[in-house]
Amino acid sequence: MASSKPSIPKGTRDFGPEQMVRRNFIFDTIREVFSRYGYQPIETPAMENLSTLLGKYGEEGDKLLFKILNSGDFIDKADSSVFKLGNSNAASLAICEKGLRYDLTVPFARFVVQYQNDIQFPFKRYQIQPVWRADRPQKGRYREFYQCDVDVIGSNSLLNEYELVLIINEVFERLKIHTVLKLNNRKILSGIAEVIGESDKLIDITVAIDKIDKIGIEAVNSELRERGVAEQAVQKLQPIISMTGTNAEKLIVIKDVLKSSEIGMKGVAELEELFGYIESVGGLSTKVEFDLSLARGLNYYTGAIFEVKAVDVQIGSICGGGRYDDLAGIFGLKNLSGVGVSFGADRIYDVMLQQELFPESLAASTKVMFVNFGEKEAVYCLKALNRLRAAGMSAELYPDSSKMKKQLDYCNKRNIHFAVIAGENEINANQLAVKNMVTGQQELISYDNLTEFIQHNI
RNA sequence: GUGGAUGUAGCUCAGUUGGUUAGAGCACCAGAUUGUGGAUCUGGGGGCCGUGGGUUCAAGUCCCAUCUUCCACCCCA
Repeated sequence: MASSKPSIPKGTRDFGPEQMVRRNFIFDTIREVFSRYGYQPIETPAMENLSTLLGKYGEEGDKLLFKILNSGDFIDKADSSVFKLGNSNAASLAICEKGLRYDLTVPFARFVVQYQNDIQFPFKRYQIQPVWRADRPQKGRYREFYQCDVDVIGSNSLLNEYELVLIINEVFERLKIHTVLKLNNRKILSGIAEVIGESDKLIDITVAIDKIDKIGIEAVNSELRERGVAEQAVQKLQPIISMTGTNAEKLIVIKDVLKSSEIGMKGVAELEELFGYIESVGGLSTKVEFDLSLARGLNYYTGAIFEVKAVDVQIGSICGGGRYDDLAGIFGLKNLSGVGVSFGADRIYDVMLQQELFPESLAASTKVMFVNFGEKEAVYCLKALNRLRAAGMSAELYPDSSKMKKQLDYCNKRNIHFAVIAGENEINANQLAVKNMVTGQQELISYDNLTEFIQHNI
């Protein structure tokens, strides 16, 4: 044994057959809903040029990017002076020009700019692919995980936001996950910062009040002070962040607070319009909540902000997104507004596993297995086997003529419903013995009746 | 990136104040049963005790480092 124990990198996972069936159930469900609303699939490479990725996720985000070492004699080609500065970040840029994608939104923006002349706007696309973050792993936090993004770019209409609400509702309804959809608007947050006289502290304010559920109002206040927000402004913020009531009641309060802020009032109007669609059409099973403390960290959101939490499971958000007015602007295409959300498939999986929400029927794939007695007997089974497959039933023949005990055991382990047994007696009578592995009952039927028999007894 | 816990068979875990050859259950393989599975019984294979160093006559056990996983921050799906 020369080699050490095999392992995979920190924060990554292998997926066995049972897990894959369940993961595919999630992906298929999400894909089907996306497609139903008219979104089209795209894919982009796992790696992007670092210039595409850097600076899009803030300083923290840049640190979490996986960088890919250049090929060849990259040391010779690099400017060696950067290595002596002791700045690993600068050094890494001298020897890396590619990185693994951090999310699907930025590559999408790049895609849109690059193919702008071939794309029909408004462009509705979905994308289901893994992303990588050099984060420290925790429960529900992986270094490689799948995002399922839906975005529409090239339309300012709030009908798009409403459509995303419908999609979120339908996905979680189908997956039977009990969720709350939290809504906010970046313009309202800007308005608040403006009204309390701390416009330049917008990010600090939002980051702090985002934690209110977790650490409480007092801790939020002290964090605000630490971040340099004036005491007077902190006091002004109190009635806003501690407000309660229905969505409509909260909107009335916030409208009054923000009446002197143009941008704030714009945000209120947007949110009112969105809630207007939601309430007048109705029919949602997901609870929708106006939550002022919802302030996603991403720098590029400019309008609506979405976040979905599972009600019964303590895990981070399982879906999130928002509107970004100028994302493509970074890549040189101006005046293109987009809005989208991203479903976190891995966390959805964790929630469904914990709540036992996966359908039983996902377990088995093969329905019928033919026991192998030997070459002659196996050949006798082949035609019946093909007939089953042609009729759309997954069936297989055990490849080796092992002991029947072993073969039937294999059926059990794989949850195969029927075992077909054909030895000398059956061959002579042109029959097949079909054993139901659940009930244990066994029946002799004529060779040509197998497909029909299975169809009727499954 | 900061702080804390963790690691013994494929899995879940025992393992005394440091003291012979490190155990159990489950799983796996074989047999009881040459054409009938799940149950039972019998037997069997499996371990660099995460890795590297140190203390000691003696280390799974104590010390240091490192990695993994988990937890809390930061941030996020």
